[in-house]
Amino acid sequence: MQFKIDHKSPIPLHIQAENLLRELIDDPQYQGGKFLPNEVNLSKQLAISRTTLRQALNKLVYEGLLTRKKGVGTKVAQPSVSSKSMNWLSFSQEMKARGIPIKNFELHLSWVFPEEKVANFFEIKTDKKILKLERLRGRNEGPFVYFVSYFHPRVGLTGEEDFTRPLYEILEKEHMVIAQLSKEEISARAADKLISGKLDTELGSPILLRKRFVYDQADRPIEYNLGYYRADSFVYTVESRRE
Amino acid sequence: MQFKIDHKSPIPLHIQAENLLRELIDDPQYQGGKFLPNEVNLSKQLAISRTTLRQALNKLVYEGLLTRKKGVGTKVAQPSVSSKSMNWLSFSQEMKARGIPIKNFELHLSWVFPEEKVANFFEIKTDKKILKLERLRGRNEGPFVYFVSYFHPRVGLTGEEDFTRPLYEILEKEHMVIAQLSKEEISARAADKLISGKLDTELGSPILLRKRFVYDQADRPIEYNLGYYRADSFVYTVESRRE
DNA sequence: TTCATATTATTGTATGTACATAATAACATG
DNA sequence: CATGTTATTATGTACATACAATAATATGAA
Repeated sequence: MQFKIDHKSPIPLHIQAENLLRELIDDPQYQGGKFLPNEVNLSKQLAISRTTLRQALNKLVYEGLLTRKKGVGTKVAQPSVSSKSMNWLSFSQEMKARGIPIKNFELHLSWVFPEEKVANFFEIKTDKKILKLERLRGRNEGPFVYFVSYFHPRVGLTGEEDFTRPLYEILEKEHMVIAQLSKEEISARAADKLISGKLDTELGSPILLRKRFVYDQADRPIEYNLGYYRADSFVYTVESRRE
Repeated sequence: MQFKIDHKSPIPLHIQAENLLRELIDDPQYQGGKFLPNEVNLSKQLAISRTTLRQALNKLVYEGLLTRKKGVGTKVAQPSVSSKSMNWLSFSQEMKARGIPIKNFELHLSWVFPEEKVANFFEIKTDKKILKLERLRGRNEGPFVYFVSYFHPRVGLTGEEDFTRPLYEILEKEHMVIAQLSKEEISARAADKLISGKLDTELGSPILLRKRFVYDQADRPIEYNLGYYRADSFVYTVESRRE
């Protein structure tokens, strides 16, 4: 394989080295426990310093793609776990996929100053108002989830959109924003006064809290979402397969 | 805070720096978007080179614990979801990956007739005993998770294995069983008498329940696991990316 | 042939230096 | 007071050098 680094490129040398190493990792020649070229040789071939090369190598080791042993060498790591899930869907898409007809009980839009935690996630200051969306949703029998969402100003929501439509469809069709990455934290907590009032459940009863951080294609934060679910009405499922 | 690095220690300087930074990350003084000491100052205080310090900083940035911006500074990242799906790991591997030292408070093995639900999952009858493993685990401060596991007879566990080792390692090394698929249901519920006794929490307080169905490489069921987590001690994180 | 020792190969640790880039603060001007 | 310019601050990139640690291999002695 011909190793190539463009010393005139504006792309940093350690990033180019990283990309090249990723190609080596995918090359069948280096599968099955075969050693990669050693650091000294590779840095000479690429005409970059060993330190710069090691910076790239370190990153790939942290990611679990490479393993190294002093006195031995560097190899492609054994394939690791990955997770596929339906978590990607917006709530309405999710319920539709489950065949559950959903009713909206409340919808409330407001412009608020973000709390510090929200501002930090969006990487904005707390002195400018952002759009907050509150929705109470459930089945005909009654509500079972209370949502609070905040949106990054960059998204461009005006507050006058039709929020009965799936949210990510609105973002995509009307604001050219494509949600692509979602990170979630699921935890249990006791219902406080607000939540027990919204969900028609006793103060202190268990609630499933689902915090969701949504990013666009450039990994920029676009939405911060809190979902409070009645514990008796919702089970979160995840499937993970070793590859 | 008093920064300290032992130049005489056999522990590498960059590892000590990393550990110290982890302490800074946990220090309330640096929460909420506050800046960490800058690189030049910190390296001087620790009497290590800036390159060595940056090696430690880089690792924590890759792990998602720190964020940096040129011309601005370094901050603790938002208490974040893990960048890798941990769902696949056994509990001990998971906690190790998070750097949380775990203590076993109780371990109880027994042979029991499976309940119908368990028998259905394993596709066996209810008239033959299977191995049940109960473990109460947590930090030094106290237990925070109570596990109940059942194993398919095909796995071949005798009950005399060393269950302080990671479970899937035992299966793989001693029983040639490779766990490959995991399906989970996460929900919230109120602590009943048994659970509140085990986890030292009030009757009725919120518990995060994690039901896990584990299959081998041939998609055959091998383990059914229930994890009851104190709500205040555990957050389940998932990352999903649109493909 | 086996074992001990030396050598080689490769990664790991650490430093200091120099310059580039981005963001913020300070200052000047209209 | 608003705007533009300059200086300062902090991280990012890159390098050469030196030595340490570990593991594998080669060599020589018994």
